[in-house]
Amino acid sequence: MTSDTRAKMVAGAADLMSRRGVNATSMREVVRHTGTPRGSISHHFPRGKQQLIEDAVVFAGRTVSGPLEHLVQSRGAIAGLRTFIGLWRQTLEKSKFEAGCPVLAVAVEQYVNDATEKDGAPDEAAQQHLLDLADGVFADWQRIMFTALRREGVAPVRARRLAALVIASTEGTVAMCRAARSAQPLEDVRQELELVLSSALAK
Amino acid sequence: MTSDTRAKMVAGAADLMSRRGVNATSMREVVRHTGTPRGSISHHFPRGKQQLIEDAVVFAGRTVSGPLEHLVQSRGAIAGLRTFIGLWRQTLEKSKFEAGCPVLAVAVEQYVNDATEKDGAPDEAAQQHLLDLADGVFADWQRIMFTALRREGVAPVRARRLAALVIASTEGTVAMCRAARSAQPLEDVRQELELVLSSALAK
DNA sequence: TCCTGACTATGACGATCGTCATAACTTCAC
DNA sequence: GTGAAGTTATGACGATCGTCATAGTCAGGA
Repeated sequence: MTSDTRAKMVAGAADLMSRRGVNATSMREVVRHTGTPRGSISHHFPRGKQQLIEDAVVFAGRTVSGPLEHLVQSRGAIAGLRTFIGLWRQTLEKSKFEAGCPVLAVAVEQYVNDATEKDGAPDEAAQQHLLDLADGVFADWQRIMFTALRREGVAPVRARRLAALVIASTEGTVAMCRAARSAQPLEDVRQELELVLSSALAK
Repeated sequence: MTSDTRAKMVAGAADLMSRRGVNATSMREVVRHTGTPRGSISHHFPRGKQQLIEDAVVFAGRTVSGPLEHLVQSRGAIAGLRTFIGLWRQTLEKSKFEAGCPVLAVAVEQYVNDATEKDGAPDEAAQQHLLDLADGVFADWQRIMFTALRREGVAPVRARRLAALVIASTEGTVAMCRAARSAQPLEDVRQELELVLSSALAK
């Protein structure tokens, strides 16, 4: 098998990133947190921390899009919304509102690596690539919602906007729940989004 | 006057936090970025970086709630929504999608300070206080929207949910725009939110 | 058995970080 | 003018960081 160690590092990095953010997640902490050998970092991730973060972002993307796509295809858009919000609610509550969304962390922060950037300027290309990956994850989640809405009769333009609203508001709400240390905002937003979607479907 | 230096530091910290996040914003960079004297840090902020971040969060909160409250009171909830989204759109475009929301950064990250935390455990109380402040800013913005909706006839419970939806989705969309380096998501979400609000007001 | 390749252990390197102590510079009432 | 208080300048301290080089371990095929 392709090394269980590597997978544990990626999952651990995603978890830590969702709690502390990208820059506050050190590779030393990842191996401490996951019980993996520090010496294996440069073996499994030759491009270093940058590569670990990249893998963590797409890992987090797949972790959500898997169940989401499944539920959406078998039970429709509204069930997909409930699944999406329910997944984040679980993450928040199981971690006592410490963990959030690692993809959002990448979208909010700017990754700076002092070691490889001797000169003042941060590595432009590396940051752009991380943003591309985060954008790709968001676009993937949106695509799933979009497809479901289309299949249930919503016009293309409207479906795109609604999918954007669902993903964006959920991500924002996850952060607000973290700040409030309460799942109340998620509940409020879920109710309103269900109203919006069912009224768009009834049209 | 109570030291122009101090104000510049706070504003500069808020700007840097919105671009890089909390942990990637160093005090040395704040003084570099604002042209303020490094030696004045411990004079104006005896509690150090923690205090600077706290001040930056409430500064960012006021910067938005000022215009927002004004527009909402003179022209109503829908105008308030347009103002709120318009402010973020300006921030994003003027910075070429590098700057975002510093309050969101606090809500997404976890502030860790190696200097004052010799032992492994991060300072629990400090982090909680930052979250309280971020939560307070979000609550303040929500309160403004809530009051406007109430005044225009929306039932209390519904008004609370709608206010939460507006703030959360806008914050989430700002992050998504940063990832996409495009204002398109903000435009999509704005349109849908206007539909939701006007239909709630027409009820 | 031995060798080869994949993996792990460990410590050094240069850098930045936040904080602090100390000294110098202003400003202005007295 | 001369203190004193409010500021600013500067460098040191201990810590962590990401990376790298080197050496060690350990499978399984020849």
